[in-house]
Amino acid sequence: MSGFQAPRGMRDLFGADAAAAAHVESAAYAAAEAAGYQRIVSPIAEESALFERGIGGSSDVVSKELYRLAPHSEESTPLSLRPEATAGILRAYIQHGMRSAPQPVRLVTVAPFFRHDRPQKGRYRQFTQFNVEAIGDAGPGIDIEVIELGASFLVGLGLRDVEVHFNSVGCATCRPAYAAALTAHFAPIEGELGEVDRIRLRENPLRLLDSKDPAAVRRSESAPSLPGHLCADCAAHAAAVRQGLAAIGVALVDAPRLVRGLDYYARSAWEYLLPGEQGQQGALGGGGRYDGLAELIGGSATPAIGFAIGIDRVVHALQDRGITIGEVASRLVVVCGIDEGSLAARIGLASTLRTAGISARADVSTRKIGKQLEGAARNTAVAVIIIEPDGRLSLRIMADGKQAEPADEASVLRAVAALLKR
RNA sequence: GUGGCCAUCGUUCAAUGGUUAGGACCGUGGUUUGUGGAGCCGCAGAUGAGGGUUCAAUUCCCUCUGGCCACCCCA
Repeated sequence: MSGFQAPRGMRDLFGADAAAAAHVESAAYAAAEAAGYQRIVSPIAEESALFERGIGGSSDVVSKELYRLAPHSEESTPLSLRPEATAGILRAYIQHGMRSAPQPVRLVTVAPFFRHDRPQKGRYRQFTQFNVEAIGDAGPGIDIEVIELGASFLVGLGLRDVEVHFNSVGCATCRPAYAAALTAHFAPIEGELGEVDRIRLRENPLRLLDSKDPAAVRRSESAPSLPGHLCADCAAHAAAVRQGLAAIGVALVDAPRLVRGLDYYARSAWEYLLPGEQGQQGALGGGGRYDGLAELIGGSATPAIGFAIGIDRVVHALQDRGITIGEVASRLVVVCGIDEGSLAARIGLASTLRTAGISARADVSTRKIGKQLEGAARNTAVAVIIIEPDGRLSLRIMADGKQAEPADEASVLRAVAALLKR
């Protein structure tokens, strides 16, 4: 016994879990590609500085949770495992001059990300995200498209009660005034706040709105409202997004305290939530408009919007609700044989079947035919082909146990094809 | 990162400060040598790791590792 186990917060997926994850991932790609989004596969690691500038060096994600790779030499540029997708994708957009492509550039990726966080169900150190980014359009039409895309993906999987919580966080024009008003509102009770909230008061007052500290919660109730402080442009944008989504049947839940911590976010911010779940379990994903990010990482000003949905959480939600996914009726044919001497022939015939588009595997054991049939049955095979000692083939249909008289390969192949067509 | 609960074959449950830690499922072999998921009979398989207390530790204590929950953060 080696005693090795998977690293903390990182999982082996196999059997039904792997099938479910694969199914959700395919559904994600299918949904986005059907909407004209192109796949992007970007590196699993980027320069650490990209995340430090793009996400914010003081954020938890960067300051505490980043997997920093040990440099190979002193001259090496420090790299980190990506904790999220947006910075890398936007870096690719800038690096490859995608601004000369038709705008917006619509991109999708389903890929693993890494954060050194304390694991919990639905929160892993290696997790898989469905990311959609639309870069180069200031909306509001693209906002409507992206928000709807994520919602209909979740509904399409069977999560019909998913809620879209929506807010506008303003822009560089109107948010500073609101932040100042918030600071003024909370300042009188600074002494009652916890340490975390006091730091927020100074550095990021918007975050006070979703604090769970009782003192902050109480004070939030009388706080000036974010929607009331939007500038005319932001208010018009938010109204257009709301109206557009309403027009196509996507219900929004107004979430005036839904905020984003970082300055480059602007206007639309939303989350996909499952009601009735505690804590982060119900938070399937979130999105936002990050108009200020491209400039931060060295590009020209570029409006952009996107969302991230946690594949792991979607799978958990589906499993918790008993929604079966990724289960496909078996189409497998197993090739067995009476003699040991037929081993190579079994494998060859299985290959021939696969070439003909039929899922097939050989029984490569030297077990007796009874055991081979048992194995095929437990594998939920639809049919078994038995290689007789004389080289002829018997086709046995597992559902009813009917077995045809031995015949030659060509006619058995026809029979199998006909069987599977039904 | 903080706090709490937890850790026995692959899985799910037992038991115990002292001989071989038990069952079920799964796996595997047989069932007198060619027909399937059953039955019967076998076989294999565990006290997460490292320390400590003790004559003796799987059991008590500590640390580590891992899981779950809350906080935090977020997907």
